[in-house]
Amino acid sequence: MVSKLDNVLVAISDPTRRSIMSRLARGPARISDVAAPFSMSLTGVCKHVRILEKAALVRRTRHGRENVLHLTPEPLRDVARWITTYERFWNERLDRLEDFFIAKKERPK
Amino acid sequence: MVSKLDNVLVAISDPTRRSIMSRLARGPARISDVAAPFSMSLTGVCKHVRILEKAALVRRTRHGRENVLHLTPEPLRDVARWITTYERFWNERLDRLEDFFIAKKERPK
DNA sequence: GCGATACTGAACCGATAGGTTCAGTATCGT
DNA sequence: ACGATACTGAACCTATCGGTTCAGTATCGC
Repeated sequence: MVSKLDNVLVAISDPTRRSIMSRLARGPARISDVAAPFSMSLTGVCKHVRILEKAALVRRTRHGRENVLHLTPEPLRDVARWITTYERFWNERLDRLEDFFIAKKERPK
Repeated sequence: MVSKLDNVLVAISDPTRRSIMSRLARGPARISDVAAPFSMSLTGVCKHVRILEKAALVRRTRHGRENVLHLTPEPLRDVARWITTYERFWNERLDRLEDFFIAKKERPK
């Protein structure tokens, strides 16, 4: 089973796809518009878009022959939530470090 | 140039590696210990560990023949920070949605 | 209707990712 | 000193990824 989180993490692990996302953050755009700044074939960009769609990070609405893409970044929240499970852990690490310094301060060499 | 963020995102995009991370969140462990639950060769796990090290998500300390791994999840903060640049965006989306419903309510069909 | 535009699908390609096995090195326990 | 343990490196294999080209379909503007 390939989870939802997996699709999202795979999607954002590629720099070209992150670049597409940042373009779409400035507003909806057609595939051709998105592709323009890249020195890459339209077909190549199309494939990346498909992967972003699979991760639900991008939605497409057809208007005639045009495919307008817009960013739907909500799935990133799943990633953020996954990360917070480690936040607790690194806070504990900081706490231990703090304890260490307090102990050191109270009982100096 | 391959950024730091890229290493981290690539590292966490694999389920096996996330699984290793969650194991190490329960405490430091040797590579063999980490490998034990997996139906995978030790060599395979070693490779994954290397990728996690490259992303600075795991640190290794040798004690004789043993390699003790412990989690250093701080680089995940870079990912969290990257995500927050889209948080603003999805809040605006929610605002627009809210505006839409308010407008709808005030001027019904 | 016709040519330009906006994609899409299929076939292909090289590189890399994820895995294996096997042979080697270093260290530990006895 | 010797066998078991804990890895590591190299070679290899397969599938997938990121990219291409080319040919096709649908739609638009005129």
